[in-house]
Amino acid sequence: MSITIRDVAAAAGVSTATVSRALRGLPNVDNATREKVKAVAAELDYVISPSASRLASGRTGSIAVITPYISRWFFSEVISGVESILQKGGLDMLLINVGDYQNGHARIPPTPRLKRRVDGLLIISLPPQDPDLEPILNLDMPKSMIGGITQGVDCIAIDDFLAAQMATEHLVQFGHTRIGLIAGGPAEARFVAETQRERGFRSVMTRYGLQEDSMLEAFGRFTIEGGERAMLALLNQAVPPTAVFAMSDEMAFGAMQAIRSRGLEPGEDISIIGIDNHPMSGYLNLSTVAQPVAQLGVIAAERLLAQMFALGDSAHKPDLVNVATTLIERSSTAPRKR
Amino acid sequence: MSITIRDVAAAAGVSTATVSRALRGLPNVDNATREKVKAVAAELDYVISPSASRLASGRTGSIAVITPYISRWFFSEVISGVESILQKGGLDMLLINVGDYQNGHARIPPTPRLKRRVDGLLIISLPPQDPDLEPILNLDMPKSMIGGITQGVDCIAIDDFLAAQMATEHLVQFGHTRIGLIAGGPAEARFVAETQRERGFRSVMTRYGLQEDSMLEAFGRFTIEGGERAMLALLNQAVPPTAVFAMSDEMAFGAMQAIRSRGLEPGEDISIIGIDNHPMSGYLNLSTVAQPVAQLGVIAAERLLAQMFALGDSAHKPDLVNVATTLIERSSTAPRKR
DNA sequence: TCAGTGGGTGCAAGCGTATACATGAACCGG
DNA sequence: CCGGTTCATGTATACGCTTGCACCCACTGA
Repeated sequence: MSITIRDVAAAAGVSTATVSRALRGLPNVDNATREKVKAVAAELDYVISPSASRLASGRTGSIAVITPYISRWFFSEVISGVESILQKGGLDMLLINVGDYQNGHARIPPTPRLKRRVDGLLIISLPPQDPDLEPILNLDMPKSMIGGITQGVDCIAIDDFLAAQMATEHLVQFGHTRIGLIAGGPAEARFVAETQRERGFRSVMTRYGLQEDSMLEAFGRFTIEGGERAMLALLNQAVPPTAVFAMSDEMAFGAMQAIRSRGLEPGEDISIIGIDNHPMSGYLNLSTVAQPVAQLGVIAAERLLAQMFALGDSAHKPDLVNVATTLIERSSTAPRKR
Repeated sequence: MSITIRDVAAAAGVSTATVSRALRGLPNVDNATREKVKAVAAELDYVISPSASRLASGRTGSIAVITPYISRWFFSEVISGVESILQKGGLDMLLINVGDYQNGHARIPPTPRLKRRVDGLLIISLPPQDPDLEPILNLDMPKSMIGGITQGVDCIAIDDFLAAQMATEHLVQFGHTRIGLIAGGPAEARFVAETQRERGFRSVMTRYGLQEDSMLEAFGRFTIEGGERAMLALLNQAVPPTAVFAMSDEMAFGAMQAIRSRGLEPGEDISIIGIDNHPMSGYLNLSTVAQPVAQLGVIAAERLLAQMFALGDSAHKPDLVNVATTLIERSSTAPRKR
């Protein structure tokens, strides 16, 4: 019914082998022949059968993007960056949402879906504790990770430790000493970024001899609503913080709302800073440490391609790539009121 | 190197045909045999080769999701809904970003990438004018669309006409007569939703005998920043509107910012209403017409599956499915000040 | 008892491409 | 003029699975 490489070969008066070589740009094909084949193929509206090609060659021409969320801002932004590169490279993108492993939902283990299906893996922020992570990492194919740290795997991320230091330092410079922390979740179930950001936060607190009060820490689950609840908890303390570092802008948004709901004004009464530079942050005047989110995806995808096309010779060495961040001061942070 | 169906067949003492049938749950396989095969397959850690299966059967087991954006809120939300259903149905999701066709970027035509690669198409909000739309629709396979209207194709959307009417009516009921409109873009390059929303807006204006002032219309490109610029343009009019209907919440966010930048207060001085019920809307007290965005994706995917599995008998008839919307009143809209 | 029935199973022919290998022509220097 | 290269091309097999068809073996009812 649909036309195959044989039809093209017949129409062009060559063998299927030549058609295959000509169309794929392989060497050792006469230029005239190649053009002829291309013309015939175009005229017949020939489209190669990926299944057949994959079966015969063993290459799938597609890579899996594994992510715990699709619609959350950070993730959709990363996916968008990844897609732009994969499209350029002519690779199919198989998007796999593994979901939040803590929800206890019966989760379909992604490994079987990857086995013979893709040539490479791009893993976005799977927590080290995620039960599916290890089987995925054991898969023998090129990989790159965003927001993770694994030996022998290309890892792309901002320096979360540093970013948290920048944010915290900013608050300290404004004279704040009682500083709250809005983290994502408890230590048992954290993204690598969370762990690093907490370390960064603590390191600055320690450096300046500021006491860390465990009552000044709350979990916001990286959602607006969670950030609001977390901030309310902090505000309910006997002595609330005068400044708060939220691990993400979205949690900071919720926190700002909580602050206002108590008749206080962010920046005026309580300083708050996040990480991300979310598109809304500018409009809400939230100070933040900006990270180039889509760029993370771009870089990760590029490094993945580099691995796939580094055929032995110019051996690609896996590495940890850190992307720079920038402190952006807005009016949500201000000097401590005396 | 990797184990094939033949290995399983040999180990189980049956033919490859039986293994194939047993593992895929086809009828006419003895129960004991089926269990035996499954056990052997599991033990050998056998994973079917999709390429071979696809080549032999002609089915790809994957569907393409075609979208102009990945990271914008509406789209990522829809994609997330789609993915959840496809994953349940055991189908691969091939995410294809066709990008904004107006940008003039050399855009890779998606059609060749679809031809033999997928069993179905899920098209998200491609404008009728999009040059790639027609070739895509001509592809002979099951399709469903979100936010489009095409005869003979399953189309899923809210009733945009009605939603706009609800929003506009809400403003009118508050006594506003000079009502501005923030649309996405000019008529030549609109999503179906835009056209319908404008019609809904106009129908209410006409019904109440309110004059439409073309100076009270501006384009916000469905971005926050665009909404801000659009609102500034409206505020620069000799007689600015006392109320504004923005076609999306994100544009409304920008508009609120613009209003504030002039020392005015949304709701107090100028009422504004959007469409979406974006997660931030509650926090920004934006009145809006809520639409279940992820649900659109879910329904579209379900209807697509229904088409694919309606094997002739219970013929699936393509239809336009309208999902209900809800007016949500918040403080960004209020009675007109006298 | 026997033709008919239907479920369980095996046989073998594809599915459409990639590629190792063979082939033949053209070209080289000695 | 000739053995050795190099390049363009063809031949033919493999890739791993699905599925139409044939087959066998209970069963069934007459």
